[in-house]
Amino acid sequence: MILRTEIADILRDPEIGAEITVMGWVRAFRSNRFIALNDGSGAQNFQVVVPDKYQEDPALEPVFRKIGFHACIKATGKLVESQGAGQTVELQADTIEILGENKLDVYPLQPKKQTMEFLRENAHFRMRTATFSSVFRIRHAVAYAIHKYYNDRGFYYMHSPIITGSDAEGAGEMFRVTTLDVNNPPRTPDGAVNWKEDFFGKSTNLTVSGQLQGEIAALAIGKVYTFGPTFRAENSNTSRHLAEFWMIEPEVAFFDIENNMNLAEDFVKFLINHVLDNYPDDLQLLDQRIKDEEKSLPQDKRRPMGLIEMLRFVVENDFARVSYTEAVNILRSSNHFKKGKFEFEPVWGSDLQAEHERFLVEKEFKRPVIVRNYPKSIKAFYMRENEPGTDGAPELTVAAMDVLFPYIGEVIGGSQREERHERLVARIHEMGIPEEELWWYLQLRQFGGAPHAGFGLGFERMVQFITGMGNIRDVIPFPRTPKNAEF
RNA sequence: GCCUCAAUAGCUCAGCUGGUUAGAGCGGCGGACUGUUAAUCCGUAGGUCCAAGGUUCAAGUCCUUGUUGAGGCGCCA
Repeated sequence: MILRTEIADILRDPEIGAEITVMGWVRAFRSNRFIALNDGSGAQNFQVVVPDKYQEDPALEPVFRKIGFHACIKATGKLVESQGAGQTVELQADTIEILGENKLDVYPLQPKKQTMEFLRENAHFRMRTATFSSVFRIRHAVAYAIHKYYNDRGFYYMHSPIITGSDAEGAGEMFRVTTLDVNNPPRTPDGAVNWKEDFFGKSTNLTVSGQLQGEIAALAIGKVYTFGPTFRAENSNTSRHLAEFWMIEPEVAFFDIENNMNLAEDFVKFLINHVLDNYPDDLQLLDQRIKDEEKSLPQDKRRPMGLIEMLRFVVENDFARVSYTEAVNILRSSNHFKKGKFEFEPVWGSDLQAEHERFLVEKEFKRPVIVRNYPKSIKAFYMRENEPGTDGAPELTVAAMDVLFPYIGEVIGGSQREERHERLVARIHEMGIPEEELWWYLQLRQFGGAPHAGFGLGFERMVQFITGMGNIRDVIPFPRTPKNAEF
């Protein structure tokens, strides 16, 4: 059995004079004497002092030569107070053992700043860097906090299917799932691919959302949430989109749009607080990373607040809440618009452009913003129709809501669902969706339906916001994007 | 999908209006160094200039197409 002490435990409660064994990867080896060791248990490195005998004794010299960047070592010795300035304690090693040699002449990474693009191409090694170990520790923390939040409030974790037979979810292009031979699929007499011969006896896809199935559960056990992978075959080339991402979708019976907004705000703040309270070292490191990176930028291109300062600001202040109609009025009466600074004119009936959302969040309210009650014409079929004239809107609206964040834009999209059977049927027909695809969804409204609401939170976008990473591909271990499925 | 930009050593980049043998820093390798914090100092090796065509006496440099990457937009979470 392997016995070792984790670095985080040593640093949390150092027992001077104790005999300990540590194992980890060398982050730096300086002066042929000082190893900065990290075992992943925390953001801070631990200094191991290599005794002189490893250089002087010919029997030990081969070990000495293998101590290098990202080599894996085991060190045993006595924990002492450090004489150097950078750390309070260190290991005065007695024996050093190489667990995994690193062939530095061909190893791609270097102990220096490297570009995110390069590290992405080396995703099998990038987690060994300070930045990525912090990012992925925080990713874990957010995932844990999601389950804790809902469990503590009586929600049930619901597993929605990853393979779906419904293509009426309406959230985007889908990836097909098939076992048919793509070069020679079975055909019907008229020449079309015969999906009846496919594995499931019908055409199937990877899910784009667990919402519809979430509604089934909410209308039986009340408060549920899903948290799983989601797939969109959109050719989206941005720093905020992935083809495979994780989504959290709470769905709650006896909830209206107001309940929904309150839940969304409280939930998101809980996640941020959890990380602030439990991962200060990782946040500190990421905060510093951004400050260093921004040193070369002009003042007006830098973030107005540091990362930690911004996270605190978000949890300590109420989110701004406006109706879509108000939002359009605000945009149209802004000096920004009057001076012609918007590329797209804000008009009632068109979706808000990214520049409009940024204006509301960064200039007008300077905090997260929840926009509600969007035009019916631009939103999904399942959203509940509002009474005519709600918020003074010129046309019909639906009880939809988007939560907009600085830097990353839309982090949550949700709605109160249309629970009135006849309206839902009418809407489905209006949008040309085949009714038989949604037979079960419609039956929920005929047999003991209830008012209910829910939303989807983009997990990676949340992690992106909390870590301050500029590209969503750097907060998921193995990003799936157009033209890229390496690792 | 659209627009813009980029691709030169392991990495980050320089390489002028086309002109001899392709440049630096970092990293690697070899050496020095008894308290370093991106350690420092000396030495050294390292190149299919993304690919395929084309223009030209001559292409890393110009043109075309493709591939990949980045930023922005759209789609959304």
